[in-house]
Amino acid sequence: MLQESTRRFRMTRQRDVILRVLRNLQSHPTADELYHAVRKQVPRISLGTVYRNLDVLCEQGLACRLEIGGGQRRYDAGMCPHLHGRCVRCDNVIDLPAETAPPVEIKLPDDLGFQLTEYRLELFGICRSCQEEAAHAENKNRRRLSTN
Amino acid sequence: MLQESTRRFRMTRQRDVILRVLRNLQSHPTADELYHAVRKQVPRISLGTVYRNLDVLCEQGLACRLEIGGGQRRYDAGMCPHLHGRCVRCDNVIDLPAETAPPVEIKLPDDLGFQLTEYRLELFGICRSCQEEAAHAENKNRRRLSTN
DNA sequence: ATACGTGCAAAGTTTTTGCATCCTG
DNA sequence: CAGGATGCAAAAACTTTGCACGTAT
Repeated sequence: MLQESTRRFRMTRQRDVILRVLRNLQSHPTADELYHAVRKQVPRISLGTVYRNLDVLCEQGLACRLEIGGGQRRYDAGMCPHLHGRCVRCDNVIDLPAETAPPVEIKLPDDLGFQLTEYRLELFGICRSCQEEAAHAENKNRRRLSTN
Repeated sequence: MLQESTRRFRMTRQRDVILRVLRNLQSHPTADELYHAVRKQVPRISLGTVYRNLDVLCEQGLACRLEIGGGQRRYDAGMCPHLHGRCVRCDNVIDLPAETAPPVEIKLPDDLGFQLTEYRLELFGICRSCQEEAAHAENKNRRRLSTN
């Protein structure tokens, strides 16, 4: 691999499909989920290739890692929705409408020496289905207690 | 291990030291960094114990995982500074003064069904030392070009 | 005493890499 | 045809877990 500045990326079937799938996918897939989805179109692709391509796509700005943490990394295709919600129960990432993003004004003290390039707002909460599940559990619990 | 609700945590030397070190540490250590730091006081502690204790401490609210993503998880001792900056070059987490945190007003549409419990603002940028390094590299590059 | 915690080692997950070969520009 | 990219498999990196023994409450 050459020095970053002189490297020329190429388009391959694998890279194309990965990007296409990533764009069409509703969710924010992990590398492994993407791998399985892409395999439907490129059966012999390897997981390593998926990882390598995701790196390249991120480097090109065509995709980005959701630095939302947890065990596995998740990706999405650029267009940068900088707002994500994660359910703290089921761990799924929920898509939030862009209008939801509140304006944030960030002023860092100069002497900090930190050159801000981007910010990201992460929301944590409980998704609808987990709320419903919790409600059921509570009902069951209440019934159990009232019969004791 | 009992059901969550009836579980009673105990205080052990290991847990105590882990929490103490986590509190005194400036940085936001990974489990492994913490492990090495703690080993100075409890030489025979195992990495597994560190992981298990971090889980417990997080569960108790005495510490929290920084869901800031990337390869390794990072932790810090409660007191929840919900504002972190990460250098996109060297990958280090920079401490940002709490006053820096701008007020954020979040309104989610009701029909989304997402019950918001917490939000976190992540900043990305370039730290001072990486900026300096970049400046050096550019100078070198300029010199090289001008002699061609 | 009870049941939570520990060290150790093995296993599980997720991501990265070496290498021979194939392919794009 | 040169520099990238791929598939495969092995390795690395990170986290979790089973087990027998130790210990706080």
